[in-house]
Amino acid sequence: MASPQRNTPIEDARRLLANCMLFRGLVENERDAVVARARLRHFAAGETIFLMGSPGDSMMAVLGGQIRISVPSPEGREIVLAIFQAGEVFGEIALLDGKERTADARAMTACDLAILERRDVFAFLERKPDAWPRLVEVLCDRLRSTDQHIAEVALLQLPVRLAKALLRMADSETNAAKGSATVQMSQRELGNIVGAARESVNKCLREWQRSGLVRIEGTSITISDRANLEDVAEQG
Amino acid sequence: MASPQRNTPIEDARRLLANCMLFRGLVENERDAVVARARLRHFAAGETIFLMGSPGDSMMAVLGGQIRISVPSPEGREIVLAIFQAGEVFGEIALLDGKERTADARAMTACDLAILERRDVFAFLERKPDAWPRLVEVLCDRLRSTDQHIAEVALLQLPVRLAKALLRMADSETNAAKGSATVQMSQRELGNIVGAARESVNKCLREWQRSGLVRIEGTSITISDRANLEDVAEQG
DNA sequence: CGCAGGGTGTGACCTAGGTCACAGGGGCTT
DNA sequence: AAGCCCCTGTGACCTAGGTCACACCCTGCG
Repeated sequence: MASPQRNTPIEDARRLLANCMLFRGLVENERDAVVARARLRHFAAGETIFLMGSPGDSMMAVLGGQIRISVPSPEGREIVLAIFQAGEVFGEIALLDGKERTADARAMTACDLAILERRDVFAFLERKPDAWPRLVEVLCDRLRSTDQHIAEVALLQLPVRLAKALLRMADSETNAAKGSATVQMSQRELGNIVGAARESVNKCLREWQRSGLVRIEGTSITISDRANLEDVAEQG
Repeated sequence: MASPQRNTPIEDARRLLANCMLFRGLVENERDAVVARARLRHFAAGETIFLMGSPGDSMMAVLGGQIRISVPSPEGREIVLAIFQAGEVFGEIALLDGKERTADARAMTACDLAILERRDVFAFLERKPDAWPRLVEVLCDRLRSTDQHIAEVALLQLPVRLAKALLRMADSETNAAKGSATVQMSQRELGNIVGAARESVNKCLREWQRSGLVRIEGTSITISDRANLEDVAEQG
């Protein structure tokens, strides 16, 4: 399904990159220079964007949709490390240090990406060294959240992790804008996010529904008692 | 006055920072400029260097000894995120993004640090923008290892995690140099590293000793059958 | 000296959560 | 229509690993 009021994709990209954290603060024609070198690409839901182990000489800025970053285990399980959406960038690590991709990236929903090649990024940085701090800031944010992630999965138990995950997603999803506290996601996927089996997620959610914390409708979960859910998230 | 004498702490620091990843590749007087602004400080074993939540406007380069980065849980458990030794830097995230420290840092052994203040680091970067890539490289390394860490703790089970941890430490410890495959560390601490109870670590290690993979002497563990331990680490 | 505080070593027990098996409900595609 | 595939929902069962309780061994200290 094509978006209703689509101008040229370039226009869209320009507008969206203006809000992309990495490029916010650049004056317009600097951003345009970036856009000019970017390749715009659409991915269908489920399509894989790159795989762990492949050489990574590009990075992506998300114009729309959701990208799922995950790493698989030998036994066929997998854990999702992050979910990115409009305005965020990903895949910058391999681009920056020239090594292989450390995780898989797949489109959770249909999505549009601006793809930047290494040479263009470096050329840009050379021309505009004031961009370095911005880049470093993005990396630091990343580091903070992954460190926190380790602590969570190692120290907290399932209900706490799940509550935190739900709240996080409700807040940051395209969602937050329209104030709907609804997360649209399969329970299996939630399991991959919090590192648990689908069945365990189900049991936890049902219990919460019974006590009125959430409402489950098909494949979407809405938080109906945020305060109490936050309590669960706080100390278990 | 090219005195080969290198006993003053300053001399030591200069020599050690020359090998510090972040500063390798700088010409000598640039390094000296950094050293000049650094504060050298000794910490006794067990001393705390900084705590989670405190403002972090300095970063540290390790001249000698081992630093333990950990985050505590409300229930009194804790998990160690990383251990740094000579030639590595840490604490750079809070310095770079101006936010609070995300973890505790404590001296595992007696150790010597060079402490760099934010203003000096930024001044340096302004003077020498070619240093940015180096810095970014360090951050990328960090990111790679934390991502991997998440995957490990979420997907692998104890014996595998423990084997990996032992091998990693045996390799990278001051150790690697002298080829001794011995890790000097309490079992409780190993537990904190792999995210497990002390007793579980003990039982696992004893079993390995029975089958000849390791030898346990008091508080030190030596790997006696590396090949097989690597097998355990590979697929469990 | 005795004793506190750290370490290892081990069993008995408990439980969170994984695994399995199954039932039922939409959609799709053919 | 008939399959499929993916989703939710639940119970029965199993097990890795946590918790507890204890024994014992050092080393440092008042």
